[in-house]
Formats: sequence, C-alpha cells, structure tokens
Amino acid sequence: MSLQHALLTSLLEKPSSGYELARRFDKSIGYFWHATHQQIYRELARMEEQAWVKSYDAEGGRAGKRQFEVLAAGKEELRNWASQSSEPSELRDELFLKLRADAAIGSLGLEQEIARRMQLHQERLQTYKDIELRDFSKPKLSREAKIRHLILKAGISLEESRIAWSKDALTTLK
Amino acid sequence: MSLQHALLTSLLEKPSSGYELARRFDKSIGYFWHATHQQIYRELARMEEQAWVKSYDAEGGRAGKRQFEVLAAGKEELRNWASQSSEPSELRDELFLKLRADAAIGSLGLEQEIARRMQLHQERLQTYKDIELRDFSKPKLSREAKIRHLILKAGISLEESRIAWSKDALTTLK
DNA sequence: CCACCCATGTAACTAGTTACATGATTTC
DNA sequence: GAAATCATGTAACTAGTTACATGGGTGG
Repeated sequence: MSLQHALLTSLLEKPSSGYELARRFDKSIGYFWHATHQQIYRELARMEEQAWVKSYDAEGGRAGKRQFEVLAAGKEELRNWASQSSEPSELRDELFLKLRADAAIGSLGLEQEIARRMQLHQERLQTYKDIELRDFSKPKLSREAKIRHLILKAGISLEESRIAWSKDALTTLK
Repeated sequence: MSLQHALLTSLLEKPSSGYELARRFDKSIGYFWHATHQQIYRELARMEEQAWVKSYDAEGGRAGKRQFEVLAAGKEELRNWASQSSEPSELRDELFLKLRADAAIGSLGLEQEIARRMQLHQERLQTYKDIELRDFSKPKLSREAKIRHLILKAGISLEESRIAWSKDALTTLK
C-alpha cells in the first residue's frame, strides 16, 4: 500500500495535519502520486491503528485540527518497504486505447485531442523547468536536493518524450 | 471504464472467447493495459447485460467455450467514448516514492534496484525494437499499421528515456 | 453577513488484485 | 496415465473515486 508510505515520508519531512498533507500532495509528491483528502484521512487513521503514526491536537491551529507524526515503528516499516524491489509501472494511457479503436473502426478525429495534450505537456514541461531553475541550479546541492532533482528530471524527460511523440502522431494522422 | 472499451476494440479486431482475449492481452494491448482473466470475464458478462456484445457457444472449440462479438450498440458506445477527451496518466512509480524516502531517512541502497530496472528496460526496449523491425519496417504501411506503430514508438521512447534516467540516477547516487 | 478557505470526515461505488475452484482436452 | 494447457468462473479483499455532510475562522 504505497500511499501509506508516501504519507510516512511526507510526515518525516514535516509533521502535519491531514489537510496540510492533502495540500502538499497537490504539489511535490502529488506530481507523481495523486491522492484525494478522503483517501489521506483514511490512511492516516489506519496507520494510527497500526501505531505507525500518532496524532495529537494541534495547539497553534483551529479546533479539531490534528497533527500527525511518525513513530519508530512507522520509520522501520518505511525503511523496510523502501528497500524491497518493485516493478516499474505501465503506461496505461486511455489515448492508446483510443488510437487502437480508431484503427479498428475508422477515423475518430483524435488529432484534436493529441494537439490539446501536446499543449498540456508543454505547459507541464515549462512548470518543471521553472522549478528546476528555481531549486536546482546551484552548483553544489545536498544529497537530498540531488535526489529530488532526479525525480524532477524523470518528469521533464517524460514530458519531452510525450511532446515529441505528439508531433510524430500528428504528422502520421494528418 | 476503459477495460470494457479495450475489450470492445479487441473483439472488433477479432471475435474471441474470454480466454483468447486474456491471452491476447498478454501481448499487444496488454503492453499498455494489463488485465487478468478474472477481470476480463467479469467485464464481458457486464457488457453482455448491457447488450454491447453477444455470445454463443463456439462450434470449433471445447465444451463450454463461448465466443463473443460486438453488437451495433457496443460499436456506437466505443465510437462515442473514443471521441471524448481524457487526461494523460501520471507516472505513479513506487521507485520515486522510495527515492523520496531515501532522501528523508538516509541511504537505502536503491542503486541495486535501479540497476535491476535498467536492465529490465533494456530488455523491453529490445523486444519492442524486434517487433518494430518485424512488423513496421516496410516502406508502405496501412493506416492501421501506422497507428499501431505509433503506439509502439511511444513504448520505445518511454523505455529509452527510462534507461537514460537510470544511468543518470546511478551516477548521482554513487 | 456572506463568501471563502480551513479542517475533518462518512458512504457508496468502481476498478483492480489475489486466492481458490473446477472440469475438459491434448500431448508426451 | 500424468502433466500441461484450454476454459470458465466465484469470493474476498484493496485501492481509488465521487458525492455528500458539517462546522469553525477570516476578510471584505
């Protein structure tokens, strides 16, 4: 159950409330592992049952706000999980299914959709490059920063390859 | 529900039994949209209820073997679904979560895992390139072949970019 | 005082995975 | 006659999505 481990990591970086985690997931980790607030609250509750995390009323915040932090068992679990191997994910993109459908039943005008996506990928690429410039352009980076940069670069090359593919696809389909 | 539409496409290409679909999903569509036989049988049953497909006892095959084919309503549904836009998928790779965990709690020896994956990606790339050479190296391809080639090329460039990324990651982590 | 954001949750559903089960036919 | 493959399914579970619900605090 990877979301739990994503949350553990995020909580180690900074103890937070469920709401804050949900907000932070919109950026950083959320770029490659999206989760809704409902899911996050559920997993936090489960992890508290398993004693991987503990929570207490946040003093500075509003009424009802709960702050979570990772317990030793949670850290151990994270270490354990992270050192096991796992399979790379598939592409699993509906667009490919739609292309196959197009091939099977005749032209469906997918060019529009591909063009729309190409633009979207260009925007994302720009966002990632802005982050890169802002956070990782210094000559000496800490180990942590280098690793984050690595993840960002995976995103950048994915977007670049999608843009190139889109161009190819538009040429082929026109 | 994309699996249903993947099955409709596959059945349009060739009417088949659930078993045959499951086998075919191991190749072709399965490269980017994996499904188990349990899921396939369930979705076929649902589509029959909705009258998107019909089935009958296969004459040539063994006892109990059911052949499925797409009805007009199913084809209409597929056309409709395929012409709607959809969002590109995330990366959602556990490895990135593990890298973040490594950054948060200290070195976990992920180099091994990255090296293992790099080899895996190289093997996949080779498989894809073999298919490309076998099926798409003729100068004149049909529209259908061109589209299939396009999908394959997406796989090729994904694997290439993963291999390049792995090299970078190994250099950074060492 | 109204809109917006902070903050937490429940409920119902859909999609995907894992484990188990059964029997027929072909091949060695 | 045993093993492998063909062929279909049920059941239980896990993960993720969508819809609904509630109330407090802040800024205009």
